[in-house]
Amino acid sequence: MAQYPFTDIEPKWQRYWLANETFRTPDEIDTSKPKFYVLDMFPYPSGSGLHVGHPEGYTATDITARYKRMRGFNVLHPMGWDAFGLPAEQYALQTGTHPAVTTQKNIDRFREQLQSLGFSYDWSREIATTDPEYYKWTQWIFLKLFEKGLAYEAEAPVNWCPALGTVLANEEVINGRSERGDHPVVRKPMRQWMLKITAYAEQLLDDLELVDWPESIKEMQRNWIGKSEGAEVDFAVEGLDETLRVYTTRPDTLFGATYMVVSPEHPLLDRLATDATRAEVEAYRETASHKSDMERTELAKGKSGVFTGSYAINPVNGQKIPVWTSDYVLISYGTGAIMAVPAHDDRDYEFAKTFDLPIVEVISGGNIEAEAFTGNGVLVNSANDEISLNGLEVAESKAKITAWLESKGLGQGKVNYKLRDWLFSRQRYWGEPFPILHVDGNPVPVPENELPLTPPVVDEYKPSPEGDPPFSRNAEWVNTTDPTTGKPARRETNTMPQWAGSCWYYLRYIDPKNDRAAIDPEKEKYWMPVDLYVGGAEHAVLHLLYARFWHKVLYDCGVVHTKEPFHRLVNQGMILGEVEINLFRDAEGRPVSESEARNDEEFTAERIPESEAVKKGDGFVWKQDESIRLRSRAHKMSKSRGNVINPDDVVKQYGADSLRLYEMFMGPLEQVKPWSMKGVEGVYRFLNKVWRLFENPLTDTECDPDQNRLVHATIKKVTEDIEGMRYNTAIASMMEFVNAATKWESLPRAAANPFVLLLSPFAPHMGEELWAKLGHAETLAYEPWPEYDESALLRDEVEILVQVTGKPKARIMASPTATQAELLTLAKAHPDVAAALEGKTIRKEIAVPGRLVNIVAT
RNA sequence: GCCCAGGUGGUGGAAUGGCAGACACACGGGACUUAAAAUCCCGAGCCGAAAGGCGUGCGGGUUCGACUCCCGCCCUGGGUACCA
Repeated sequence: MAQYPFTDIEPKWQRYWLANETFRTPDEIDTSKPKFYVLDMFPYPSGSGLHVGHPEGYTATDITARYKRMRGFNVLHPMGWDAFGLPAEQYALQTGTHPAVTTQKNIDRFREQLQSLGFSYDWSREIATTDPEYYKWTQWIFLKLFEKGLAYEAEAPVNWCPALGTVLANEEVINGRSERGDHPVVRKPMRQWMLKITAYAEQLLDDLELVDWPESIKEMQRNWIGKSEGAEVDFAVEGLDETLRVYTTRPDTLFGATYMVVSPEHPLLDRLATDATRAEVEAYRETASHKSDMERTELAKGKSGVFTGSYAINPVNGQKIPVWTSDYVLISYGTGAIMAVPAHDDRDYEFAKTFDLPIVEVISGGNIEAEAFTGNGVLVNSANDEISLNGLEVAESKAKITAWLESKGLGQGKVNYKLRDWLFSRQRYWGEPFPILHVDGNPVPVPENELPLTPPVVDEYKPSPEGDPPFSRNAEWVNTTDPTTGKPARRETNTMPQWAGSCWYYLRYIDPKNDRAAIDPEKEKYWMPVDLYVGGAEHAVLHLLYARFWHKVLYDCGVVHTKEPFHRLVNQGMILGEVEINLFRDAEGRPVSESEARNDEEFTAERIPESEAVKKGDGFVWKQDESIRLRSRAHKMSKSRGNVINPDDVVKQYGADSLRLYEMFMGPLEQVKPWSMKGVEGVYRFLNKVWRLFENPLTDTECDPDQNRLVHATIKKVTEDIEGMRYNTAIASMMEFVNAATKWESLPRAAANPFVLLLSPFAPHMGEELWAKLGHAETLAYEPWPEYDESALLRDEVEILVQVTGKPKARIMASPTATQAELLTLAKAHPDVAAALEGKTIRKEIAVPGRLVNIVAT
């Protein structure tokens, strides 16, 4: 392949940009100019290095950053490292290497890789969450949360593995057993730090109105917060002087409650159990403790449960109803107890069917013999001596019964959220230490002037023999004195979760070296909010919700001046591995069709070359036996599958500009797309073609009208596509330009100059090199972006399609401004159209200027 | 299970109410070459010899006109609170 010399020009311009600090955003700037803060979700610097998924979003933001600079904006475009986390800690467990050492090595590798891709980051602002100068302020923010009563200690269930003596992440637990060693795991309550994110539930919900985010992400956040309006109702328990409080969103169905369910963790369960049922209840609770919330609420798995032996009294009709315990009721939502209305709730219905409990219809309109009816309807069977809901609809009934319950002191209207407080501590080594001392059993903040509080030196990175977190291995660090009272104190040995550092990093980039404050208020005022934030859709809920929460706390503390941190958000889609074609074989090695092999582990998938597959119908079949259907699919890149693409290899073979261009040309940024090395070759050919185009003689003559139209059409398309982040079609239009310009005898500078500027955000190395070749001495990074001239785009005549009753019959040439009447006259004059209309009656005439004519005739 | 997204040629995709398949990959043919690579030109949704017919996951609907809007389904992917 004829090559343009990317191996020379790419490192050359990377050195130039670094040496000249081309992309440094100075502290003192001309604030009369508009600003643009364009941010990437910073990576976790893993040991395996950069993945081709990283440069997808990074290239998109880099194009936008470069474009905005050329548009005269002050641009802030930083990069850093979300560097606390499990892998470095696990490596430390195995090898004894301090996680800081591993982390630094990985960061250096990541930085080098990113720099080899030509991103225009301001590297003078680089930050790492593991840097004491950074986490000093993470700890400072935690103290603010603590001061405001938003951080508290509580017992919360965790995945405890007795055999490993440690707490496991959900992903380390498979079917109730540990991933490492296959030991049993139980849900066990443990003392934890919690953050009261629920105090901000309403604001987190309302302020979604203020941001320009994809509607689907906002929807996911709304659902996650899960606001519901209902009522709390107290049920008396027979033989106990306690009441059982339930939360329900359907107080209107109260007359249809035929039993109750408490979650296995409910505090009253022990007292609800009778001597006759106690053993069974305890066994059930034990079983439930091995399941995750997700396993418990899966509808498909069927319902389990045990009768407690106790009865409750339905407050509206005095009816005695049994109290059960079942794991489909979660302790973490509502009150951990429900009234069950099987006629009008799918889960209760399934449970009632399973255990043969009565089903009483209270809303007409469905067929409760067959299924629960959850829709709107008219109330029936819902009256007592004092109140009747009969004849009312659902909404009215809710209001009426809630008012009645309140007047009787039996319950009250209640707003509830699915959102739970944030479990904020981890029993790990490699995280921010909590700046907290325990004095006389109470948590006390470490004074601000003692920050940063650094992790202790430990002999090993695993929990202590007693099962306490790793920090407790250093007794000297743990046992200290409270500087204010002089009393003996124990340091907190939990660490913060990885989320902590990523909750405010976007602020620190604005003022990364400040040692007196987390951020200077003047700088914050100029740069915030982030104008464009790009990252993976997998962060749609958690990271974005947590960061918004911290931002709102900082807003209330007067640290920031905007209610929301990220104005516009875009989620890039995942990049999958190359498409693979699989042939399935059964246990005896006989090939079988894909449909037979589905969901069965006895079958093995074998990767076969594309040439052995033939398209047939909807899918592919095996060339050697066309009755065997194959599976053609792209999979998530993973080490175990062996389909990971290393960006270094791509850069080596095709250059950074090709990688950048391909990542953008693959398809829309937001979409999931499979990788294809052939596709990389395609854009590489395009860059070679550009290179050859500039080997043509350059002329100072003006463009002819056709050339001029193409130049301006390309400027228009590329500009609008960058604004709309449609980078794939911007590249396609540049390809069209080059395809046409290659056929020109010579290249006018009036076309060459703007084209290089258009290309430069996408392929910056080639852009700079060609710009220099065109005789410019300075970098093009701050050249004004080309403007297009609408008048150059005008044509005298355009082709108009003429349809008769929707069928294309002819094409006519007409002025783009021709009126509807003119178009119809022209169309009818066309012989093919006239022939098609022969003997028919015209029913309707449609003419769209510049586009088409449709004459409906029968 | 629940929430969200996506299904268009052999492949990635384009067109967001107006000629489905821009641009690119792969493929076939040709030119150049001793040959290959690279490059250039031509072809191509499917069925059909052609006329023509059929085609945007499936089934309905709205409209002069639907990949695009509405209703119902199927399949695939992401998230599901200690992976980040």
